[in-house]
Amino acid sequence: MASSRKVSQSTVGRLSLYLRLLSEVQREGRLTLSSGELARRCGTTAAQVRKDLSFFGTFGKRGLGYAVPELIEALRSILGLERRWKVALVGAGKIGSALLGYQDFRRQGFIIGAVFDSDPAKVGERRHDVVVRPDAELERVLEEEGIDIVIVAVPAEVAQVVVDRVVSAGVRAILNFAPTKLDVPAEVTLKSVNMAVELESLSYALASSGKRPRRPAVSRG
Amino acid sequence: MASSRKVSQSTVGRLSLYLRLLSEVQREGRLTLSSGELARRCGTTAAQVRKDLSFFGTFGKRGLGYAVPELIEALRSILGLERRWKVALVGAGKIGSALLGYQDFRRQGFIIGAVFDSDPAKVGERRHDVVVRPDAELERVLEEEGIDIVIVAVPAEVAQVVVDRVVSAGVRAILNFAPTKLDVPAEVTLKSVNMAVELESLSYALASSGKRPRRPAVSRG
DNA sequence: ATATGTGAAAGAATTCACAGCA
DNA sequence: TGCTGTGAATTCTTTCACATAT
Repeated sequence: MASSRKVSQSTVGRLSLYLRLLSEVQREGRLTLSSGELARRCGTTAAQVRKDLSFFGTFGKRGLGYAVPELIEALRSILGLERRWKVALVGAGKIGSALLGYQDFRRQGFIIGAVFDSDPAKVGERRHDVVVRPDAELERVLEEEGIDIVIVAVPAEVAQVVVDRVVSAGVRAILNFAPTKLDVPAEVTLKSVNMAVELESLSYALASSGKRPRRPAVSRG
Repeated sequence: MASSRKVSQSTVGRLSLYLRLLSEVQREGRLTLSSGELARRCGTTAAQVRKDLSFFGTFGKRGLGYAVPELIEALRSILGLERRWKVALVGAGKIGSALLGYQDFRRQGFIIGAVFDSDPAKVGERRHDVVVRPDAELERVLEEEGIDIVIVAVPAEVAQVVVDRVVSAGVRAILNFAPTKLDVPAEVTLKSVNMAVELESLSYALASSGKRPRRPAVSRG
């Protein structure tokens, strides 16, 4: 049993999905759930669910399935969601600001501790109850506020500079929305969301399948 | 040589990265590039670059590397970026609207053809030169405008209904930002961006590594 | 000399299949 | 019986290493 390290990103990502689904199931009042049904409702397989969980311990009851509240508690603990994380946003443009409004954000214990922008016109404005601070205060405020996670939503050209400064301030987790490759030291975890890559995958799928870009509309007659 | 199908999502995603990087290199005036340097600048390996490209043909010159403009052309063709794709947005909330402002969007040939929202207050407003239309017109307009790709940015609770309607209108590529699992028929390609999953991966990384959430600030003395 | 293209090898991730427990 | 937990088998992805071309 239990975790001897080396858990893949895919596994961790799926744990998030399981947690979200279990929360729904709990709201529906269900008390137990089998790996099979959890899998079906997450778009994976029963074996995958059991294997993912097995990296962290043994949570189910043979013949019965998983106790929903217990498994939720276990997943929250594994994912580090029992404590609160302080998050800062760098880049208070449209995308950055919209991200802060994202619903599940606070719900899971991510607290917005600071927002930064290099545009003097934005400094002093509010974003979700937090005053936008100038760029120059970045390192100092990250340290003073004890920020754990930084969301980078600045233009690609300046993203590496921002990341270097964030890392130098001791932050060890970064979520990047700038469409560019970034270097961080090994002890820092970087996740990137690249919308252009996603769109281009769709373009590839359309272009390489069919040849006909759209399914023709059903004729009404 | 050449593509006998079964190219992984990872490979396709990396082709996008290669293309972006090659465009930069081209702006710098370079005419050739080796797999090694392309790899270094994309955070992968030379063998990976060559293997990825080998699924689609043979583009390099032995002893020399790749001709930058030719490889750009080849990648644009593979990814289906030589034609324009008509994109619609469903859900003109903050995130949806912010996404439309995304820079690289138009640049690579994705044209916003329609925007929909279920809120009557938003209907008639403009989003990036396109008038927001009511929900009820969804299927009709998707077909009339010949929309190829739909971006779904609605609350999780209604995402499946929206997707079903979009699919019934003949759309075969969907980019989903709602944090929920969606079912689509096999001939439809669905990509999901789930910010909660990304954040929770970071939470996991912080919680499972160190134990100390932050690297302590360097003392100044 | 240099760097590609590609089979073969190694390494990961997923699925199978079944023993074991409620 | 029903469903978990897990080694073994399979499949998928990445890396190696080298013959081949410029």
